[in-house]
Amino acid sequence: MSRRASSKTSYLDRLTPAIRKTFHRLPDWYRQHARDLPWRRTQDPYRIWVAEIMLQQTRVDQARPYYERFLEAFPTVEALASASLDDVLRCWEGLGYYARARNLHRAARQIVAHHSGQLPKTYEALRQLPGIGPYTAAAIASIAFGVARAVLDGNVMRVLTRALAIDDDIRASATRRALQELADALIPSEAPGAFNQAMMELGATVCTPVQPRCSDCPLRSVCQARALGNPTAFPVQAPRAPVPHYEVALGILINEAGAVLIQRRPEEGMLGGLWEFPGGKREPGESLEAACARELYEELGVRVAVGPCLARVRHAYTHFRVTLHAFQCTLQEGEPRSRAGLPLRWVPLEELDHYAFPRANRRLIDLIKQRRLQPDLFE
DNA sequence: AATTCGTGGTA
DNA sequence: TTACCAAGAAT
Repeated sequence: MSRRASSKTSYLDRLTPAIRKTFHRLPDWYRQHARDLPWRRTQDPYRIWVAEIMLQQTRVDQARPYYERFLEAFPTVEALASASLDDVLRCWEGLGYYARARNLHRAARQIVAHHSGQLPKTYEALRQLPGIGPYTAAAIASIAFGVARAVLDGNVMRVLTRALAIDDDIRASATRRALQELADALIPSEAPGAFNQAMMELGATVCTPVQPRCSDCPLRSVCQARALGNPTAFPVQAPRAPVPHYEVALGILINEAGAVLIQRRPEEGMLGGLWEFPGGKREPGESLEAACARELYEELGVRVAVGPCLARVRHAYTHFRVTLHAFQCTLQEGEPRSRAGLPLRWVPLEELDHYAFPRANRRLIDLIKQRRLQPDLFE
C-alpha cells in the first residue's frame, strides 16, 4: 500500500452499497445525538457563517463564549460591516488566527456592498468572499441553503480514513482531493447539512483521535479500521518539523503621566492589527538588555536606558515558541516615532484593555499590573 | 505544494 | 514538560 497518494488517487472504488447505505443513515443518527449548540438553534446564515469561521481550528468549548459575545456586539451583517476593525479585533482577542476576524470584517462589507446585505446562496459565490474557503463554503451552503457539498475537515478525514482504512498521508494535497471526492460521493441530496454536521459530530464525539468509542459508532458495521482492530492507526500523517524557540525583549516605556507606549502591528501578517509593546528577537550572542535597546532604537529611533525586567512570559505558537522579557525602559534621547509608520500610542495601564493584544502580551500586562500594586518595585 | 497563520486543553 | 491536536484559509 502506498503512503503517498498520486494525482490519480481515488477511493471511489472502495465504496460498496453497504457502505453507502450506512453513511446515508448518518443524518438520522445526528438528529438523535447532536449536542445542543447555540448556532444549531438558528437558520440565520449570518450566524452560521460566524460560527463556522470561529470553529476553524478551534474547539467548540473555546469558541462558544466568543460566539455569544460577537453576535451581541455585531448582531447583523450590517452591524459588522459598519463596525471598525479595532472593535472587531477587540471582540476576537484571545481566539487566535486573527486573519479570520479581518476577513470576516472585509467580507461583511463586501456582502453589504455587492449582495444587498444577504449571504450568497451558492458554494461558488460564497467561495469568492475573503476567509471563506472550501470547508466554510460547503458548510454554509449545505447547512443554511441545502446545497449538497461535502465538508472536509479534520473530523471528516478521520472518519473516512478509518471507515475505509485509507493509509495515505492526509497532509498531502492529493490525498485531500481524493477524500473530498469521496465525501462528495457520499453526501445525500435530501439532508446534506445534517450529513455534514453528522460527520463532524461523529468525529468530535465518537470517532475521536484517541480512545474512539467504536461500540457507539453508527458506522461500526462497515468500519474497516475497526475490523483491523486498530482504529487509531488512522489517519496517517507525516510528522511536523521541530519548532524553534526565540528570546524576545520588549520595552515598557513609561512617560511622566504614567502611560506606557504601545504600537499597532501591520494589518497583514501574524497578529495583524493587534497592539503590542515594542521590541524584538534577541540575536545570537546578544544580551536581552542589548536586544531591547537595539530594537527600540531600530523601531522608534530612540535611545533608552534598560531597567529591570518586570515580567516574563513563555508562549507557544504553531510554528515557533517564544519567551517574552518585558524590560522597564527610560527614555534617554529622542521622541518615539515608528520607522515603519505604525500607529503609536501612550496609554495609561488602566486603559490597555481598550486595545486588542496578543495573548502573550496580555499576560505580560496582567503581571505588570500586579507589580504596580507595589509602587516601590515599579519606580 | 508547502508554509504560515493562535490558543487552550489534554495525554 | 513536551507534543499533539481542534468545525481551515491564504499565499
